[in-house]
Amino acid sequence: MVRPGGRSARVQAAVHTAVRELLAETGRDGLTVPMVAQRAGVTPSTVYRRWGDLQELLSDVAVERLRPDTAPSDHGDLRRDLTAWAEQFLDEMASPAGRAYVRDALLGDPDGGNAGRCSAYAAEQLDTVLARARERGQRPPGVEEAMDRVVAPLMYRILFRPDGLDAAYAGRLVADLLGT
Amino acid sequence: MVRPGGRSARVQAAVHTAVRELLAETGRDGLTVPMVAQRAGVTPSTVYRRWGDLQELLSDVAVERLRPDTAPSDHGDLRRDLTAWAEQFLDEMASPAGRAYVRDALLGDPDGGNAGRCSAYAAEQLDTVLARARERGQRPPGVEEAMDRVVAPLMYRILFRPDGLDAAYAGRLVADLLGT
DNA sequence: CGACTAACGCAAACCATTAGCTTTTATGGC
DNA sequence: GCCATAAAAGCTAATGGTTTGCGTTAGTCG
Repeated sequence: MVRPGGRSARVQAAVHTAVRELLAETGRDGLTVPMVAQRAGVTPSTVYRRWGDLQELLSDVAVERLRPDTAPSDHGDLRRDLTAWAEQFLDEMASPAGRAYVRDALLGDPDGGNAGRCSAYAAEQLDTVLARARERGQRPPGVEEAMDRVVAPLMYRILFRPDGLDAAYAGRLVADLLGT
Repeated sequence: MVRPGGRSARVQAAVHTAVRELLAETGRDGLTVPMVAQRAGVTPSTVYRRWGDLQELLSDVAVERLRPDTAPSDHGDLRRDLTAWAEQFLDEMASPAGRAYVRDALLGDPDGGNAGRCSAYAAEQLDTVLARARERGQRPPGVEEAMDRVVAPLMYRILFRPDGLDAAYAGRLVADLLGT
């Protein structure tokens, strides 16, 4: 039986905000579970029992942080919509903080559930943009194709080759996807 | 000053083989630095001082493991070369063991050096295949394009969406890259 | 051959982690 | 509205991974 309400929810919220505050204040080096627990007004054993590990806790917080809080902006045109979204995506993910969040999300994720969630967020955003284009009577590419040709290259470079990433590159990916 | 020869090299080799043996025997769960140190005939403090962390040590070993030990096979045709290479890449990386290595390589990698090395391995392999095609008088795509359209989608799915990955998908990526 | 110093061994101290048990408090039935 | 139940948190002690300081070994260079 699961207990989503009451004390459990309060503890979860307190721990999450404690992690975010400590990440912002002192950074990630030297961050420990007892530290988080004290800030959250909770005993360390509680954190260990619910999350099992500092990495899993960080992964949870990271996924929450990587969830887009707003629908992609509408510029009235598929290419502009996609370009704007890709540039914003790159901005958020390629910053040092963003890369740390992405890595954390991948890291403490035994079953791959959090990683899948991150991917689903991006797919959802893309789907919104593409559906918009279809409503305008256009024939945009499918979500899978957009994931392969825009999101995947961006994420690959963010993780493996963080040099030479800029808005122009994101724009080229979109242009290549849509055809010249 | 760095001291690549003599005792240091012996210690490095002993620790690396100890890690590989223990990974093969008991798996990764419950693997600890003292365990590795004992197997390697070394004190734990030595490992901590040189690698700083179990994750960084695992990252080092993983990168060494992910380095291709042979040039891509030559089938006399660009499309067949690329397809075969992509399928082999997927085979190695998408297996549970392969995914674990990739994650380890990304994980304990503060400066991104190990991740960059992994990417360079793939680029090198691709470059060999593409150069071969040029020597045959063909006009193959550039390495960057091949990375974006084959390696990146494969790796993205390996990390974020491990379902529905098979040789056919790798073949489609190559076909899309080369044009129908 | 001898001085220098990076790297290792050793051992003690520290602290994150785990485990067993008790207490609190959502939750559902009467 | 009240009680029974059990999930989740608090508490404490014990384990063992991690850090640290210091003495020793052994590459490296003059």
